[in-house]
Amino acid sequence: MSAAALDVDCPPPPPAASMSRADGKQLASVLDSVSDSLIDFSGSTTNDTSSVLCPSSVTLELAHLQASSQSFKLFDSTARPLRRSARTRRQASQASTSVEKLSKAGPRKMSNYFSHAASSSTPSGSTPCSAPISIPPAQLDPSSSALHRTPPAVTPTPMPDKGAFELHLESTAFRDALPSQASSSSAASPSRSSSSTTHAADLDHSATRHERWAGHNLNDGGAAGSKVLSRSVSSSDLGEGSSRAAAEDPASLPVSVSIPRSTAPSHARKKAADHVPRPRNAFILFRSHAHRQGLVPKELSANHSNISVIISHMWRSLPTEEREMWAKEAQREKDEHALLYPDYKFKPVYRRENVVRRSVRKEGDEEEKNLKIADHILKSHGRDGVQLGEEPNSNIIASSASERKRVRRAESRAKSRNKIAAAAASASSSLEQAHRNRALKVARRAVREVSKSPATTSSAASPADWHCASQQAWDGTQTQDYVAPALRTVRRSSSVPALADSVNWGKSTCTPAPLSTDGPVIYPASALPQHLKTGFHSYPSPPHQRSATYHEPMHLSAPLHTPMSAYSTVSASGLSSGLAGVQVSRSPQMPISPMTQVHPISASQHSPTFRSQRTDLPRPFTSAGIASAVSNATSALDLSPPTWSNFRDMLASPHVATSYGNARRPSGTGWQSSSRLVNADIGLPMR
DNA sequence: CTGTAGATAATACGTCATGT
DNA sequence: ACATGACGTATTATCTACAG
Repeated sequence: MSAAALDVDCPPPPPAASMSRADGKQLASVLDSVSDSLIDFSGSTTNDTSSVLCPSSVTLELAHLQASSQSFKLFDSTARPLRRSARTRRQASQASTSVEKLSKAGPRKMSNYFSHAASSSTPSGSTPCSAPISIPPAQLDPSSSALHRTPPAVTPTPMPDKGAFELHLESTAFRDALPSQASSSSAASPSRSSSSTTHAADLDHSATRHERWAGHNLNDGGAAGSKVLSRSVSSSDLGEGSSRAAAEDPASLPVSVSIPRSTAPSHARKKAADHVPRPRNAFILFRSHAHRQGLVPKELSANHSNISVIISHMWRSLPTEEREMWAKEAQREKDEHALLYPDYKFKPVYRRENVVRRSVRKEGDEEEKNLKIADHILKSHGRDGVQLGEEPNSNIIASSASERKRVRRAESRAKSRNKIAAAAASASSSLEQAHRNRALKVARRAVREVSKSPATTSSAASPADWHCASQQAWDGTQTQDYVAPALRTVRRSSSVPALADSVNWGKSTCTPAPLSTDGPVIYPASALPQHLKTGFHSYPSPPHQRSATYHEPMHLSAPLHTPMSAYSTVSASGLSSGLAGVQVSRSPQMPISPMTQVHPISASQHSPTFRSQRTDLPRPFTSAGIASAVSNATSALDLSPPTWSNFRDMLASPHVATSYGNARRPSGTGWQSSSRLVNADIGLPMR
């Protein structure tokens, strides 16, 4: 057990304590399990180098893509390193000297949690053994982890007899309260360029959690103590016996083998000193890994934007198992994060205003080039290359974030349409038709009952009427009659039939309706996403509930003058007391200003109340205030008067959200629903 | 029994994790 | 700037408890 050469990856090395015998066992066990996991990870023996991207070994040559005298190594467990930078060697020697300094200086602050310094017995003068290969997502013996990871299902497999593993291990030895054993052993052999590991309890005992997680944010000024220490340890240096011995002493393995975090802040934005970074997700882990392995040669991709694109191509082409594997690692990191920071909560700084992103024009062939690079890298590793969609160049076309977003939305819309169509088709059975007829009958009766209220006008159409109207042509410019969905709430009372008792429509039973292209479509509510829940439907209520709700259409006798984002609600139960509402909504999905919402006004109260979920709006709200709010809201709406055709389009668009149409009488006396004139005193200006 | 308001579901969209 | 994924807030619609 000699060799574990110190390979300081990027940052200056942390001061490392020397290794105790137990530490040696730990490292051996770690390496053992790592090598096992590597094998397991690739799903084959170590001779098979054509497997997964993560741990397999392939030498990549991209000479024909672009002149490059260098081979690129990817997750190589067998090959020797191509180069070892002078800086790295210098840092390695610095590390060993820093160990001496540390032993004199006493305990130091914790280094990066994810970069445990592996215990190692490598003499500082030994030949660097460095072929850095990746550590797959840690699949350590659960007992080896301070955080008790899930054990990998690893069948005992012969260790690779050569090659080296680069471990990114964090030294836990140089912390405020080291266990006496580690300290003593450190003092006993200060010349060793290694560090010991400690138990989980020691981890918590000695350094703050934050320091462990975000070593790069430490302000201790001691660069060594806050930097990642990574090592390359030759697997051949590890005896089987030591591994087994370590395995028998699981509690002595608190090290974490993982993809190290950078020690330098990667973004210019200032972070608080105690900022805790988020756990990385699967893709970011993969990206970090690929970047560290030099997977995308710099010669081929000058900037990280391209690197991201290339790696994303590779990512999407990875088989599911491999992506799941990275997802597991991300989950593991997330779990550790949660353990370290139980009170942590992601707090994005929400800059809602003036979020303007610069649009950068791309070179025409850049995307294609990136795609080719990714494709070649994959093929160099025995893969099929970048998997393209059905459309040959769809990946290229949709490479930009906005494009992909757009494509995803289009796909989502298509999916939604299919779902609706399928639901509608499935709802066309005669049994459901009978249900629907019954529902309509009951609904009509309910409306009649409600209409008996003196405050209710009779102009409100029944659902059946509306359904009939929906069969008419949409662009009814000849008649100037329009049908718009509106809301009506019917409560179960002595005067109103209990809809839900007799009608099981709505959420549980589809209301069959043909998908019409030239008229309002009555969708089965159960098939509708939230933003398309319009038309009329009801919600079944359990018998003990007092109310049931359905959407009742309003028959409007005037063209729609108001923007589609304005809509009205009418509560049937409130009609007797004059409850009616005007709601002006400017949803964020619309290309208009922030939302202003005006909610029901109770005419039965002397002081009309205003309800809004916005706390910054005054309440109670007077009619004058409502008028002002509505005026302000609508004045900012610069939409041309909608026609039915574009209303239909808007309803079909997810960006319309749940906006309903409203009509405003040309007389300009105020907002008016077809069922009841309300708030005539508001006196909004005509548009 | 009615009207109100809090709770909650559904959806959209923004930030941040890495790296230079 | 750029990728993907996790997770936050914002918004709207719907559900439901409860005071009067």
